[in-house]
Amino acid sequence: MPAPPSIVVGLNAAIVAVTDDEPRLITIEGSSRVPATGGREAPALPFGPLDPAGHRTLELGLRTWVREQTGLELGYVEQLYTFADRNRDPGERAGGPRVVSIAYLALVREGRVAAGTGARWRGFYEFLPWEDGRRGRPALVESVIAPALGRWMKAAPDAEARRARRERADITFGLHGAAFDSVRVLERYELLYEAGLVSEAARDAGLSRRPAVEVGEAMALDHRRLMATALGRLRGKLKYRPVVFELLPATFTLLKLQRVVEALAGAPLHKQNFRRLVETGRLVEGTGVRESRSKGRPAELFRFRREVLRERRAPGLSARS
Amino acid sequence: MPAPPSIVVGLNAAIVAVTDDEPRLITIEGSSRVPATGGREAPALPFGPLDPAGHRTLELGLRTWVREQTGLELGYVEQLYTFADRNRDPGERAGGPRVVSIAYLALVREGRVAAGTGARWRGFYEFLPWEDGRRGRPALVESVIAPALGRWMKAAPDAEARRARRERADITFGLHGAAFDSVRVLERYELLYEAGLVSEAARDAGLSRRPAVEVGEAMALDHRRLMATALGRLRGKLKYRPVVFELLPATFTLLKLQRVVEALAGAPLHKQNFRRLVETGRLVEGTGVRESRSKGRPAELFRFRREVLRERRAPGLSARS
DNA sequence: CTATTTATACTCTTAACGAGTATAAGTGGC
DNA sequence: GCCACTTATACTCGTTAAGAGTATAAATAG
Repeated sequence: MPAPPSIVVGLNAAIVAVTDDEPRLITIEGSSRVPATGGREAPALPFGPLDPAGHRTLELGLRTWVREQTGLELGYVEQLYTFADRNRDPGERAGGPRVVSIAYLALVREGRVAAGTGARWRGFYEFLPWEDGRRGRPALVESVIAPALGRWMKAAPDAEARRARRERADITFGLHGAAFDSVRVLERYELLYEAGLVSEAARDAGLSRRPAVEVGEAMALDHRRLMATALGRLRGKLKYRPVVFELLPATFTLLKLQRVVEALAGAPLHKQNFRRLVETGRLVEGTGVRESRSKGRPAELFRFRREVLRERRAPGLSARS
Repeated sequence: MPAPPSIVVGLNAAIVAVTDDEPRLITIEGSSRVPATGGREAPALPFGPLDPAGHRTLELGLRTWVREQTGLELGYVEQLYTFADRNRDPGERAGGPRVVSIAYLALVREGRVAAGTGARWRGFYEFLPWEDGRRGRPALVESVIAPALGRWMKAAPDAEARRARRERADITFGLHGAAFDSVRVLERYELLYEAGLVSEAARDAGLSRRPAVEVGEAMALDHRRLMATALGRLRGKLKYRPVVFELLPATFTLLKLQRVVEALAGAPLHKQNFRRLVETGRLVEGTGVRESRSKGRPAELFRFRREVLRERRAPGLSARS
């Protein structure tokens, strides 16, 4: 019998699509490989270990695992982050090998997921509801998060720590007049974690009771944290790289394009300015064809101008309102 | 005797400082752990394996290794990328374990390096001479790179491939009227690698002869590639995060700040506009003290305003000329 | 005292951005 | 066929940021 490996490299994928103007990602549920959070199994991201003998590169290993677990063939893939905090994985505490996790972001046009695998598409904002500001600041922030953060601030040991907590809360959530920065998704999740507002915090601390106040649905391991990393990176990238088109069909109307950007950015955009941005950036070209089955005036169908990838310095969609 | 591990995780550090207006990084030379490129040992970045039992996190492992190899205590550290291409490490080909490499960028104020370790400070542009455009486009580009890329273009199999190569060369190096994008450091290195203009290309292909035309000094393994990644990331980050201050002493003149930014950006900046940018961004505050030993009119010493980290959305120094 | 060097204050022009108004071209209800 | 409604598209306006240049102030070296 060979000795157990001392290190395992895990490949994790946040696979993102936008359907019906909602950002979604693939989760694996009901798999028994992940311990339950509270009663039932928490959703996890697709993942699998690097096979040192079989996988030639990390990305190829990831693609293989995703194909196996979801039946999907990935297109755009980008590495997010690698972490290996000790005891992050419960199996490690039980004497298992050290786990090094490498997280990836993948963008796909939503398709059917192979049946019977436990894989399903879930909405991003079911897990991170405070990130959807398309119809103004979510009510959840006013009604639940802000008051709870207020209690967290008051629980600080001294006046200086209290001031620091208040400032941090204001900046990350754009409270009390501070600007809300849509890219700071990870910072917001981590603040909620520290303040005990997500149930992963209690779970990781070894508590059996879930917190009295919690926001969003929990995920296995630190997969919700990883998801926050993915959304933040995606929002940032949107501004200077034409990545949205990975999520759209070959032709689309400008409104559709706008809706997809809004879905990811979690913020409404000014229609006319968005148009101007897209056109002056020469990101798309008209096809001459008009969309038929629409309510109002029919819109022209556009396609992505792949050439911009080689033309401009930083083509993206950075509009903010 | 325990079984040899099947996976080893390597931690690599690009440790950057700016001294005398030159960007530098630490290399390890004369160590026998790395096979020679051609005759003598090629410089390598400091690195060491993750100890699954001893290192609690990746970053702590990295800090430990750097302390041991260079005597330096790192401050600012940022993860760059993880890769694990098979046979990237020569030891792997000889039947050794699979190597997963994690690269980090660290910023320090240059200090003395512990003696006897083989560690020394080297200039970035000794390895990437085409990246220093502070005194206009480097002569090397006109005299060596452009002609060699011309030959590489002509060697393409067909007209379409030739067009693609020309376009790629023009974009990455800003030739024939294309804009030069200082951030695309990695793309430029990779193009030179493909075109056979860096000696690592011949080495990795198993050739014993070095190429007829080569630019910059070679490094061990893919450490020059990693260095290019570090410089590109740093140049990008400079624009939207106040990272320069990690490289400067507590107080400095505005000209000194500008020189450091220019050294990293590899481009000259417009003095008055740079000043305006720094001041309207409220990145620094005057100390009231004036520098003494200078040639012309004495300049005021400034210090970094740490508060901006919590105030502005994206404080950086994005000026371009 | 003068040439030289560096610091600092303004001005000017253009482009980009956020916001709004106006108008065109369809659908569905009656 | 007209009206209410929805969506598309064109154009204007004011503000801010960015690139570039001119002018002046304050020191040192000879």
